[in-house]
Amino acid sequence: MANLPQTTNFIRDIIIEDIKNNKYNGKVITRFPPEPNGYLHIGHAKSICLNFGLAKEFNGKCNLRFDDTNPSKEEQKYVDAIIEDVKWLGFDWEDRLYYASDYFEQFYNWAVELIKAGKAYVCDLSSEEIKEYRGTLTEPGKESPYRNRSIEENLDLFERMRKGEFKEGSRVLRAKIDMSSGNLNMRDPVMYRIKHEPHYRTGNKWCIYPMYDWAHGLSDSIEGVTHSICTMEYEDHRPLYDWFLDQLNIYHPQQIEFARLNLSHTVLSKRKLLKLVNEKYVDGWDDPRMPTLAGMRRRGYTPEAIRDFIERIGVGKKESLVDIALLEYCVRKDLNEKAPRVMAVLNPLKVVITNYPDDKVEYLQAINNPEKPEMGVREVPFSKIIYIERDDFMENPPKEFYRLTLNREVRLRYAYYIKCIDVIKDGAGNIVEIHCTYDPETRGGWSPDGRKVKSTLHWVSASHCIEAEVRLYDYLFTKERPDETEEDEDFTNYINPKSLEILKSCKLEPSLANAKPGSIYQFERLGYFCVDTKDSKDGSLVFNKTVGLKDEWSKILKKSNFNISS
RNA sequence: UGGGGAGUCGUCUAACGGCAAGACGGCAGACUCUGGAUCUGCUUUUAGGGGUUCGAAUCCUCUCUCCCCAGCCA
Repeated sequence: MANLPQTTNFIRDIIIEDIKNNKYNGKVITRFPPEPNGYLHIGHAKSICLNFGLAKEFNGKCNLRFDDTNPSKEEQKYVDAIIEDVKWLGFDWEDRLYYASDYFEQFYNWAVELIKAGKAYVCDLSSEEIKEYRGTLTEPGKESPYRNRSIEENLDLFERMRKGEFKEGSRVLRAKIDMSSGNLNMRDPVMYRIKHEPHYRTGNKWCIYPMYDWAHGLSDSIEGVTHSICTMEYEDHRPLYDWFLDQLNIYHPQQIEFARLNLSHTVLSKRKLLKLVNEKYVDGWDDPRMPTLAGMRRRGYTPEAIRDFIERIGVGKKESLVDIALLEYCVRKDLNEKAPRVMAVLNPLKVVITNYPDDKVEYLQAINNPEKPEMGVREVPFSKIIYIERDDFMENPPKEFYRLTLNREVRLRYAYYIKCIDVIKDGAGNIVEIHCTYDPETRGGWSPDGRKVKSTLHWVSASHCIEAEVRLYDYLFTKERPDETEEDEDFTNYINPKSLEILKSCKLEPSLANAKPGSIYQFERLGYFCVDTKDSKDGSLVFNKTVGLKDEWSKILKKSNFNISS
């Protein structure tokens, strides 16, 4: 895959140093800890590749752990989707599938321990009051009036919280740390809240649920994680992560933070992605325009391409915006090697080859993948009436256009040289078909007299081709940074109205009749397209455009501001 | 204005006191039965000031800019 000299990163350097110093007995154990409250996206892929990749590299293990401490947001369907996506990306946690919810009893016992040590207390302040008492960024907080309850009372109250004697929101368990800390996370953070709500795994067994800060480090500790890798926004939480582990005096992993991925022209926050789904800006989490792994998979992106991309963007602590062009480069690079080539005409223009015999059909040999001769050849039918791409003919072309125009000769790929002799229009002046002659001497696309043509067009035989729907995708957002919104503006303002274009009756070469859902092809001269796994059926195929080929001509068009409408 | 973090080509990442490098993008060109692929070349960088040093992106210092934190979310 990536033939680059592998470039290191600061986390790898830390691990190498730790192994050298025999910290953790030279072991490396990491974990990928998603909350099952949504679908995984390309940003998660960075974390997955990092955690699983580092573990593999250093002969360690990486666990998959669901951080399921909040029953109001979590669902089994997300667990299932996440499992599928991590597998698809190519990683294996073997038998180490864990759930924070499996540790609830242990967390509870540790909380009791902290209460007994006078390090935690039950607080009766309302959430609004807790907020008030917390102080501000610049002013210290005030201590809760319940802060100095006796250990006995705390123990009793906490037990009764668990038993369900109290209303939701009436009490919480808090760590007794420092209400004047400059770090807000240390101002007596909440460890447990009451939620009379069933949990998708523990059902009604619990009505108190641990907060992230309390649960996360403990889970890491239980699992023997050595390097707990998370994103930068948790940097402020590290002192608390350390504090809990230190108070309990249990095995203490180290938390390391890296910068999360930002991608141009896309949003990568669960909240925003959820909004796109809920408000129907897209057609579900697996809409091919979504940056979710499910969406990208449906779009035709390969795990190899995504992993290569993640490898190339590197890992650091500075916030950055990666150009989506790099992702597209990785996809093209991978698909160029893998995808069989076929001919498909998306916007058909009828061509009559006037000097070709009416009923003749020839089968011409076409190469499946010039990058990989071992992928063999196939035969493509040719006849008197064919379709070419409308864009491949221009009546009054600019000089840079070297496709078909009146009186010019071009090559039909793998077939013949043809020359345009007539343009047929309807009453409104629209071109309805063109007439060409072919040179029988050029069969296969070679001219015996060695004359050259400037271009080669793809085509399909009208009487043999099959029809299909093709969906073209563009960036979901027109703005490079849709997250960067002006005041009273929403990121949805930047949604690209042309992010989806549906072409209903595209003409495909007949070899595609049996194309399997999920299979990916290169439509020659156009791009990579995959058979949609959801809407495609036998006999009515639907293709998704994965990514276009590099397109010099469109650049020329853009530069010169030509009107594309011939 | 409290606490935490970050500043290297347009973008991403490397260089760990010793020639600022690679990739993507962009621009040119070569080649080509995909205006694809491939190949070649060019493009352009240490936020700023001061200091230490034979030598600083790297160490010290001051300044500037950007990001994160006031959920009983993770």
